[in-house]
Amino acid sequence: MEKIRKPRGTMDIFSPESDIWVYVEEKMREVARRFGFTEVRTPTFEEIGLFKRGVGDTTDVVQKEMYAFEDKDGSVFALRPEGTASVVRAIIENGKTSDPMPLKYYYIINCFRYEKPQAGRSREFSQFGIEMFGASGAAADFTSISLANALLRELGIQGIKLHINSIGCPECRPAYREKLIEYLNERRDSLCDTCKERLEMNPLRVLDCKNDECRKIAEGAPKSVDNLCTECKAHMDTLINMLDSCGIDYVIDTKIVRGLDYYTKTVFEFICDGIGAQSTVCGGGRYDGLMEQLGGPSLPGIGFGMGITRLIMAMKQSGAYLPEREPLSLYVAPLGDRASIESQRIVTELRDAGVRAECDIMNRSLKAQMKYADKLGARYALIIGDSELESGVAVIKNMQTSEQTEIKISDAADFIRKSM
RNA sequence: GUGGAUGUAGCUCAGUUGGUUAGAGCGCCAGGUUGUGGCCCUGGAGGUCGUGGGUUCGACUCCCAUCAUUCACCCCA
Repeated sequence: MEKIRKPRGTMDIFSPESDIWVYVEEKMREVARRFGFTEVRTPTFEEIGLFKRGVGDTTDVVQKEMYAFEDKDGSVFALRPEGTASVVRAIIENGKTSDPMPLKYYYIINCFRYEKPQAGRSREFSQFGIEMFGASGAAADFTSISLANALLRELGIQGIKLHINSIGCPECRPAYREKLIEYLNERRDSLCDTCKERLEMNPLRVLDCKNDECRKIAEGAPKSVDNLCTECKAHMDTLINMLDSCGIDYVIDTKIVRGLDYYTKTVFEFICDGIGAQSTVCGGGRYDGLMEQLGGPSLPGIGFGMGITRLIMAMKQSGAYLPEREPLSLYVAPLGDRASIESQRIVTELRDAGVRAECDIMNRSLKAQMKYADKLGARYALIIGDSELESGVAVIKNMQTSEQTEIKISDAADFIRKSM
C-alpha cells in the first residue's frame, strides 16, 4: 500500500507535546476571562471576499497565500488566513454592535497560509487572538498589550521585548507616506531589489529590510512617530504613559509596520530572540476603519494575534514550567476473567470520582502488568486473583516504596481517594 | 516564489577507497521455573538504505532527476 503522508507544513502532535498545548490554551482562556473577554467561534472558511476586503487585496497574505476553493454551487471560499476579519463579520452579522460597548472577544483558532515552512512558520498554524471594539482611546490599546503581557509572563517566557510604534491614521498617514516615498525615491538606486518593489507596493516595509544598505537609508528616513497628527500623537503619548505607570517595558520601534492593511495608529509586537527568524510571538494593533470597511458601523477596534507554536518555542527556550504528566493513582492487575470484571468495577468507581485509574485490558501476565504499571508511573498497584476474590482481601503495592499491604477489595477505591 | 543543508529500523545514529545474508543504542513484544515493576541477561518483531533513472561485473556508498524534511530570504503569528 502506498503511504499517505501529512500535507506539507502541517503538524501531528502527540503527548507530551500536546499536553503543553492543552496547558497553554487553558492559560489563555483563564487570562482572557480575567480581563473580561469571552470566547467567539467562527467558521474555518469564509467567502473569499471577506479576506480581500478585510486583510487587504494587495497583501501577500491575500494575493499569494490563501487556500481558496470553489464550492459545488460556484461560490468561492478561502480557509481563514487570520482571525480578525471573521470576527468582525460575525459581530456585524449577529447584531453584536448593539451590545454594551466595548465588545471584547478572544479566540483560539487554526489559520492557513500557503507558505514555505521554516522554524516558527507552517501552512496550518494556531493562534490565540483578542478583538476589542468600541473603545477609541489609548486605554483600550493598553488593555490589549497588558493582556498579552500578563499571558506571556504567566507562561514563564523570558527575554521577550515589546516593540511599539504608531503608523498614524487616515488623517496623517498619507502625508507621511508621500514624504517617505519622496525620501526613498531620492535614494532608489542604493536600495536592494526587493525594496525597489516594496517602494511601489508598501513603502513602509522598506524600513525593516535586513539589507545593510537599506538599513542605513532607513535610519535616516522620516519616521512615522515624528509625523503624526495631534490626535495620533496624543493617543500614543497616553499609551506610553500607561505602560510606564504600570511598569510594562517597551521600546519604540519605528520599523514595526505590520503587513495587514487594516492597521491604524498603534501597532505592536512582542519579539523573542533565539527562536529563529520568525521571532514575533505576538503581533497586533489598532484597526479603526475595519468595521466600516466590512459594511458595519464605524467602530474603532484593536487586538492582537499570538502564534501558539512560537509561544511554545519561546517557553522552552526560557526554561518555563511545562506541565507534568497526569499522575496515575491506581493500576489494577487482575489475573483471570473474574478478577478482570472486578478490576473494571474498581477503576470505574475511581474514574467516576474523578481519579485516574487503569487496569489490564491486554490479558498480560502479572509480571508484564507490573512492568506496564511502572512505565505508566502508577502510584499504587492492586493485585487481584482468584484467592483474593474468595477472601475479599488483596495486596496493594506502593510502587515508590515497594511496600505491600493487605486491603479489603471493597475498600481499595476509598483508600486511593484518601491517599491523594 | 528563491537559495543552502539533510534524507539508513518507531527514535538517535554507525556503515571503512563502491564488494556478498545492512548494524548499534534506546523503545516495543516475549521469556529468565510456580502470581509482582524499576537493574541485569536472553530471544523476537520491525528497514524494497526517501523515490525513480543512470554509471558499474556489483551501489546504502558515485552521477542526474524527483519528493520530503529543515534553515534562511520573502512574508508574518
